Amino acid sequence: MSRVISRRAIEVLAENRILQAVEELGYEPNLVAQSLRGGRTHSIGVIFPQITNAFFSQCVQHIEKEAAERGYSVVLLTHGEDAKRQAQQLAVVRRSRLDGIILTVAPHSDLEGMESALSGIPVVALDRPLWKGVDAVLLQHRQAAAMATEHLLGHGHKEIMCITVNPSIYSFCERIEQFEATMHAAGAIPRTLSAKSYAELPDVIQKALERWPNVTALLPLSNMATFAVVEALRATGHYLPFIGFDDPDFATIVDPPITVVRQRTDQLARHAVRLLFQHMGAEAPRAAETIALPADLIRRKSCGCHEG
Amino acid sequence: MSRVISRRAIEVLAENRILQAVEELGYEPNLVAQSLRGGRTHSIGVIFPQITNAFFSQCVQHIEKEAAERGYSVVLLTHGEDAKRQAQQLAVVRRSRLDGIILTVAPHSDLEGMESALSGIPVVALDRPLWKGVDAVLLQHRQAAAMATEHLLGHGHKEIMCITVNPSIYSFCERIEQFEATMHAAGAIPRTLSAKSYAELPDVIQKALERWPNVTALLPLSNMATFAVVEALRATGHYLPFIGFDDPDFATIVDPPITVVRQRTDQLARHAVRLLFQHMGAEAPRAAETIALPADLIRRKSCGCHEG
DNA sequence: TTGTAAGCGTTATCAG
DNA sequence: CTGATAACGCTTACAA
Repeated sequence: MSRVISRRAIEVLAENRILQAVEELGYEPNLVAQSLRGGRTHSIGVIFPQITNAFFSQCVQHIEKEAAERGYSVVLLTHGEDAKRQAQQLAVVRRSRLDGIILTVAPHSDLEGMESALSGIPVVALDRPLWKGVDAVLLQHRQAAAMATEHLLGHGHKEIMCITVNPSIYSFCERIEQFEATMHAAGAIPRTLSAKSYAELPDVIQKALERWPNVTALLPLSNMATFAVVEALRATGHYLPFIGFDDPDFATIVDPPITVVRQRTDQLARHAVRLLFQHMGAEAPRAAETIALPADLIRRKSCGCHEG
Repeated sequence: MSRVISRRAIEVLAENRILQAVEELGYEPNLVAQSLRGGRTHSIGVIFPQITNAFFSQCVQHIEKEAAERGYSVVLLTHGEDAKRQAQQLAVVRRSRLDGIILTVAPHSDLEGMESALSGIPVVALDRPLWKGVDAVLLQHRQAAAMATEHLLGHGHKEIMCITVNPSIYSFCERIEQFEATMHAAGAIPRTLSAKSYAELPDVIQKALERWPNVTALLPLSNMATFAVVEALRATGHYLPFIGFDDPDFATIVDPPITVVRQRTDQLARHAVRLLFQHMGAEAPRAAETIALPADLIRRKSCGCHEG
């Protein structure tokens, strides 16, 4: 009878009878049994730091949509930037026999351990690369940081402070390094500020501004750091030009509206899903691919531009 | 050998040998086989309108955490407020034999069809109730709306406009009705505005303000409506007092900071998970429970208060 | 064309 | 206490 349900080309006489019975009895094929038998669960795992963070929630949204169109479900797992919890989530992936995963890796991960733990499971890294041999979909972090830095330099700033949390996270690290490189190349003074958590970032920013009074512009390196900058500037009442990151929703409703470096989360997600299914569908292991998407600058007013 | 892995009380001589082999061979129990055999998948489904929407992404975050602590995975499904897509997602739940679901139902759902389709599957409704016999965790929508309306009335407003999208969504409907009831009871004039989508809401708000020039305060009924109000007020340059909904992150960084009616998403999620596991663990079907959490008013300045 | 049986990886049961 | 066996629901391969 599985014959009848699956095969559509040939129309047997019995087909109608069975299909009718299926309808009447409310029969639902047991995907668990299909998975055990067929070796594919038709589920993918999405392992992200957290989904409260508009960047990741947007990615998840797009991934879920793309996966659903292909008949796949999404198992959502978060690690909170904690390598230990990430290891647990990877164990869940293995035990659940998920067909593949999209992973934003936690800092301080045991990459060697992961490589052996994940051997045989198709993986696509998102936002942060893993190791040679794993597909990755990333922002061009350095291009993004350079573009923002140069734009601020173009406004005449000589001492700029970039702001982030947890510089051990790859994407932030890249952005910081490029910021500093671009500043040095221009003969300007880079200041780099990082806090342990976003909660304490506004305070840390205020203290840093007192310590480096010659700083004339700010460059937060994530959407949440951008939020903290706005908070801190509000608290001090002392305004400084800045460029935000990730085009968060609040960018257009604060005063002045925030010039931002935007990542296209829809494209990130689309490419990640595409690569993952390509990988899962492949017989022979194919060469790993890395896709680095360019960021674009959305000019508003917070950088000093007069709206364009 | 499953004996050895599960049983811990008795220590057999062989145990060590097998446990060692487990370690060496990197054996991972096959959850798919366990599920087929045991009849429990140790996965729950979360069916939400969308996770780009801070309210839902926060709920998902908390649910995932609570579920993980109980050894359960979360399958994330979204319907985009579309009953048809919701029906497809429910089919996924049934086929995947998920142990239970937390559901924010789409408007215009075929409740009778759902009731039969979901018979036997533990369900907890979140934010919007389903039908008699299904657990629900809700905000006290009417209390929330009354509180906000009364606060604005207390500031002396006589004509207030509430703003939302899609009034066929239960939670919005409740809030609208209570808003109008509270206004009428106070002898004030309620204006109710709703747009088809959030995208067109700012425009619709501007036109409504021209049409009803005597409106002196606004009451958006969701976090996204609150966002639209801020956008619209920015665009017109004409400021009106208002109270926001859901305490979105931007509430504190816009000028003036927004007085809001807050829902505790962590509590909503915690209760939903608790009820769901209670339901899944129960032998005999127990009576359905509805938990209605109170909202609280966070006084900032957008309502006309001088910060407290 | 249709029926039957094996096997996916577990666990529970029943003999030994 | 241990070892073999059936069953969970499905698909596929093979036999009738």
